[in-house]
Amino acid sequence: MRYTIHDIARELGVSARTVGRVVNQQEGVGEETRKRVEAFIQEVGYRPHSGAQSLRRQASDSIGFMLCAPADQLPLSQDLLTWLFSQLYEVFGTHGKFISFDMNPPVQNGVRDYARGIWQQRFDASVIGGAFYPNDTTLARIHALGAPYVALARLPALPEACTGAVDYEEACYLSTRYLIEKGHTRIGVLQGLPHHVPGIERIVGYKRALDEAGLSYDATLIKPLSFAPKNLTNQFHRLLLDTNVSAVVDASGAQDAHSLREGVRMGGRMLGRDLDMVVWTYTSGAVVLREALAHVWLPVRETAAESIALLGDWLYERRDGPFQVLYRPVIYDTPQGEEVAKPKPVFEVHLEE
Amino acid sequence: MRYTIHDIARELGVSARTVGRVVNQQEGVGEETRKRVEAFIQEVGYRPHSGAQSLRRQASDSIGFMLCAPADQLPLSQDLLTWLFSQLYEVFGTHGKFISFDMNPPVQNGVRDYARGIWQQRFDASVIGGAFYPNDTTLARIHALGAPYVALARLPALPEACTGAVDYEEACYLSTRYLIEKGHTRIGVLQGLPHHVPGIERIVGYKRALDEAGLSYDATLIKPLSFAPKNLTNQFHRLLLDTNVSAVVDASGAQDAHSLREGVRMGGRMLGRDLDMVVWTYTSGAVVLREALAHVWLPVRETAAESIALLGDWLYERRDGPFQVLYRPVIYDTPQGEEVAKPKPVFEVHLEE
DNA sequence: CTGTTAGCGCTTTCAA
DNA sequence: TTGAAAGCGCTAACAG
Repeated sequence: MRYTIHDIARELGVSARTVGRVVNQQEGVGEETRKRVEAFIQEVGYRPHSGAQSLRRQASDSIGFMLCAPADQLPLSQDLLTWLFSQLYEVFGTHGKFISFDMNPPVQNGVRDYARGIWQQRFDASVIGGAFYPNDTTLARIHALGAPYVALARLPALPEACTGAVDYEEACYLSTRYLIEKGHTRIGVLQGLPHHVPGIERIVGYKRALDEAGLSYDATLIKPLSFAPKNLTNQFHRLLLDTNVSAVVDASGAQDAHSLREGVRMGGRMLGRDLDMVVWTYTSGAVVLREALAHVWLPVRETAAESIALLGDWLYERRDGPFQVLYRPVIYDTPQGEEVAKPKPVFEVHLEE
Repeated sequence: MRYTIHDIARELGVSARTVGRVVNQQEGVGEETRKRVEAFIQEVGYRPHSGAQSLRRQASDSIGFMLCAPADQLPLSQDLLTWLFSQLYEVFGTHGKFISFDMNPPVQNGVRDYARGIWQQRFDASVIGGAFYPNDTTLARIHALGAPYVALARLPALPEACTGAVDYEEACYLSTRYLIEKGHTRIGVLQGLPHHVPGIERIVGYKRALDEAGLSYDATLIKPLSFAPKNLTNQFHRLLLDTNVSAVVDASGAQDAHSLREGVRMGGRMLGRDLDMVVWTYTSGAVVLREALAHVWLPVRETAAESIALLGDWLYERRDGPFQVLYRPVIYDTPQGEEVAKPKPVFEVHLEE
């Protein structure tokens, strides 16, 4: 049998209000009555129905995590997921919150409503991961609600949104400028997330560096990438068919030395001799590709950690409203050390080339 | 503004029931009315309040995952967590369920109510991970509710509970018997989870093998382990102070070659010369310790996969009620191959030695 | 085809 | 210190 507050009240010959008082640890119950009610609750293992509770309170004791793009369009690595998991637990789990994931919302007539849990008022606070489509309109709606949330990505159309992001524009600017300074004039870009904001930002940064150096932009030097197997290698190879290309920015984010080397090999090149690279990584000081001229570190974890902590402050009223966190990437000449392994994705990606 | 079904009804000059019909895709709404309502809902991004919904329906569109023991008493590895995550997504996420984790419920007057989410009726189905305390009474209560759940662990006191477990009794029996057959008569056990059911099962299996061989039991050969740093090494060392101990079962589950070697070294022994070991692993065919005489594979993932799939069948009415899944461990002589790395825990463990 | 209405279990206001 | 009752937003039985 499943007890309600009324059942308990009836059983003990008190009113529902009294039971409610005990359950919610409120004042105004006689010592003796309280003891009796507590004992009974303990005995039958009563806990208030969370749906009914959330109907009256404006809270659910639950934190939501969702992805603003399908998981197969931004392969979440196992490392990042477990890291995120432990962050969410550190900030919210220690307050007894449930952490609720909605990474695969059903697609209704072509629309993937990643914020459904928010509309349904399932969460006290929400963390939105991923990369936005440039035409996203959902975030504005979330923002308008006024409830605590943070997007771990930027959306230029909505600069006042609560975000924690890495500056990909700057990353590509730094990478390109670095190669220009080394004397290169025809620089290719392996462009991750071409249809998403961070992919577009890459190109903006690239152009800025070219502009600054008085070099002209050639769209054929940008190779948009999908997450299909071999795509990185093939696009890289295609890029190197242009024999004037002497340097490449690996802005794939794949941290996949093997695929890069394959591309170089297929292109009949040799890194350090007739090809220079700047390679992106998400790990501070990590070496992705030994032969790279330089690496650019994108501090995504650091950004996310600060953002989630601030979201906690917002929820627990230690600060007020939305915030914008923007971390700058760091470029460094390749240090000594082992190459890091290519991250393993959490979900399998089912995409054709 | 947050619309309710009544707001929408008023706005459009229809009844709340009609709006409800459209929202829930039910029959009995005129084509034209339906279109109007749908358009409005789309426009304002209306979604029914999940609390109110769960109050009326008996469903929440959410699957719960909880640990029946504190996370620092059974360090969850990163690998296992991401694996679990993707399993839950495969079975339930594809049906649009939210996956809700409650791994750190607040402790109220000494009691850690790991099933709080179930009492609160937050979940359509629940997965309980971890290892039970022998005196657990919560599971019986969960079982009595009749709602779909599975415990990824056994509880001897409640054999009819819905469980998916690995036979740790058998694992320790096999390990011990193997060493007896190799001529050993004084065999130590590094006992993982000593206060939990699987830890106790280890001893039962150990005794069974001794009994069969007519050997007597000596409690000093059992070294209970905590997850404190160095504890494995120290307990191992302590065990080896008994110079008659010629063989040891590593039933720690730690898959930690380094700590084992440290223990051997401190004990002044040498594996393969004056000490033989059987080492447990959770990965099929994996080599944890090259110098081990044999490995025992505990198919936890395989068990969990089948159990979670069956839970899905139960929830989606492709099968009926509770089930018991029990996988047997497999012993094998160490094959060739690289040693696997020690798994990384998701959460830091804060325990003193 | 559409509307009225009675709860689901809880919180909270107000009254006793 | 305790109780009666309204109502949160939704669903479903029942009327029209």
